[in-house]
Amino acid sequence: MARARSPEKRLALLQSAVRAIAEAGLGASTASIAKGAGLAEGTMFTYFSSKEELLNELYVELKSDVYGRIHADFPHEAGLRERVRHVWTEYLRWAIEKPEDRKVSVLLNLSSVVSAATRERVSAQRGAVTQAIDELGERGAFKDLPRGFASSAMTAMQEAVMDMAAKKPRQRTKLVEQAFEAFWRMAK
Amino acid sequence: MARARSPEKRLALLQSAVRAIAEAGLGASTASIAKGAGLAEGTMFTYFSSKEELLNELYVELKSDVYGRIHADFPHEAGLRERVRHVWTEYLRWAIEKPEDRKVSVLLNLSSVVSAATRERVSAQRGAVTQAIDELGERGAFKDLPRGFASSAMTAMQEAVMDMAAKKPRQRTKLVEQAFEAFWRMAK
Amino acid sequence: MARARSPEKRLALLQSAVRAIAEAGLGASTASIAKGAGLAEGTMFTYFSSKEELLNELYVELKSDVYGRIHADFPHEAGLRERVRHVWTEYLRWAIEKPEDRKVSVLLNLSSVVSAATRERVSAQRGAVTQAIDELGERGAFKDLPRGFASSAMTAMQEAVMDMAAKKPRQRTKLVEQAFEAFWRMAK
Amino acid sequence: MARARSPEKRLALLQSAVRAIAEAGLGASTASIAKGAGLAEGTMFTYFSSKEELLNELYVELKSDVYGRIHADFPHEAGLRERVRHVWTEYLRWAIEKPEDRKVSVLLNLSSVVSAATRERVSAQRGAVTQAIDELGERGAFKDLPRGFASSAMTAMQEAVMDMAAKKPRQRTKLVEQAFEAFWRMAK
DNA sequence: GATGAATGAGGTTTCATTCAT
DNA sequence: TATGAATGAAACCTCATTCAT
Repeated sequence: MARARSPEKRLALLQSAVRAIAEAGLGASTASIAKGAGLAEGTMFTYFSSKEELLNELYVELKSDVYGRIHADFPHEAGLRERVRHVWTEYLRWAIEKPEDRKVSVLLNLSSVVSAATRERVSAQRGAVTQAIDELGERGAFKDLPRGFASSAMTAMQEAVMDMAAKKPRQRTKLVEQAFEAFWRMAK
Repeated sequence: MARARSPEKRLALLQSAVRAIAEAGLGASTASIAKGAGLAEGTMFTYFSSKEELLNELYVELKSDVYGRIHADFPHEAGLRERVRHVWTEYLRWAIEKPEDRKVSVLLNLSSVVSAATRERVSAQRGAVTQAIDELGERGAFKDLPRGFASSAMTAMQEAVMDMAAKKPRQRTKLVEQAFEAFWRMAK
Repeated sequence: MARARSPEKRLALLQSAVRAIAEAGLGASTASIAKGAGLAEGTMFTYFSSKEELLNELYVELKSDVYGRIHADFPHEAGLRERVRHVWTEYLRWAIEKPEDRKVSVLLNLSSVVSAATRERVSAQRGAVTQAIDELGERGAFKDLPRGFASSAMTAMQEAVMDMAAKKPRQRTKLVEQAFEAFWRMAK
Repeated sequence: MARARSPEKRLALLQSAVRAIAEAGLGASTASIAKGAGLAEGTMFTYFSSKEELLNELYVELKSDVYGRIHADFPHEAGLRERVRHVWTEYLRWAIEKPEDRKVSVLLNLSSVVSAATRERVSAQRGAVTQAIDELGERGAFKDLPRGFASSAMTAMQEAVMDMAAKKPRQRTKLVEQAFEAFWRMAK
């Protein structure tokens, strides 16, 4: 048999893509991505049939990463506050640890290269997250606001925390907690 | 070279840029922008010396537009709640009325084409907005959180409202109000 | 106004394409074609939106050239033999004078880059040629053979003459005449 | 490197090449050829040292095929008419049975990938065909035309028959015969 | 000033060929 | 021997920018 397609190289490409895109936007060249992964220009195309596919796979990968973390120790049996708090904390931990991943995630989300099908695949993975947040939307103070607002509000508030965390790295942990208290005051 | 006669054409170019970028991202070609403004390819360069300059000017223009609206009837003498509410409402009115302007604004903000100098120019225009929000940050429930968090949180919550408003156009007005109440609950 | 698109450059591109394709086949690069016309790589694309379009236009141009020549002094009033002889002679004169044009014409004809629409456009131009040859097919010795065979046979015999003419340039004129006599013997 | 074990695989490659080239022209990729033969990309190169060699070998193979058929039951003792008729009929049978083989043969013939040496090898195989046709050229009505014209003319007329046969498959057999009569009228 | 043809660097992708497995 | 991943040159095409008109 020939050399097997290596998962490490695939990963290296995805990581290189994150770096390149964080720096240069979605216009980052495939050549720069391949080079950053230590591979030849053409090699990228044995792992992804086109730049578009790379971008779609990258989006899935980034989102899976977050959702994976959130689901890992998800306190399924706990009360609503604890479950929401878990989502809040884990998501923020990821975003703060990997700011480039998050930036690229945002960029991809705003772009039309990410197909409806890809978005579908991703949202199918949300599982427990969706459930917890939906419950918050129905039971909490947001119940008179349109369905889905709780989710948007939480995401939005998390963005605010991330921005702040980037500016004041030392106070991160405390910030994440205090901001959750504020969020909960609004939402409970 | 740059900055030539007709302000109408300059404006047409900026508006066309918004349309083109909202559709195709920051990679939208200068040719498509010029064409959309009813001008020839090259003419863009008599108004802006480069695409980069166009983008920077556009960012300033978009931000000036919002701040201009907010400052127009700003209730300088009113209480904090009223002032914050004014910012909340006017900003959202703009974003909901001109979703493309807002999208492009977000895209530019995330991109490195917008220089530090431009960002400086823009934040210098915030005036009364900054003041009201800073006051909220110091006096309100955010006082234990880092300086600037109030502002980020408000912006963030507004994003959530915009997303929702885009999905449920009919309930816009009510949504803006109810969401303000939620925000105020968190912030006051 | 800007520089006008120059018919000379268009022509130079088409001629360069003939040279390049005669030498390297339809795989001849757009860069080599542009360069051969004394233009920059990209310039080709202001004259033809793609290589495919260039090739289609080239096919039309080459065919128009032959049909133009044939129609120029067409002896509409003459007898069948004279009319067929005119087609025979003029076509061969072209093919012998411009062997590269003819080779490229053959190559294009065999290729699927030339669209059905283009072929349509071309055959619409045949006019008097079609008429004379069809008449031959109906009246002559080919009348028991399928419709269209006369035309194919003539084309085919002309190919034979061209091949020969390329090998024995001196005897061209005589060859064309003698071969016509042979053809006529078969067809009349 | 080249010329390895299994003759079946070699043959499969040549046949696949015919299919691929008939569809996509000489630009058909080596990968597509290998795949069509049920082999891996790289395997082609253990049978042929390069694409160029494959193409040259293919040309030889295709021509050998026709000449092989023609020589199989060649009526060496028969009169000129019968011998010419045999060449005519057998060649056309092949071309009509295997239109892709013939198309590829034409394409290769027009291309410069087929080397002079290869052409030499091929024409050396013509044997009895050459002899019969040359005899026709010397004895028949073509005797005043340059040496070789008889051969070209015959080939050419056969092309005409093939084109027609492709369009009217039902009348093939009759067509081949009637066209031979016409040809003979011209040539005898 | 306005136009758009001209430029050529650079982008994505294909492909013949090599070589580790 | 067979495989197909890896390579990088080269193909087609786009685009910001310049400049003749």
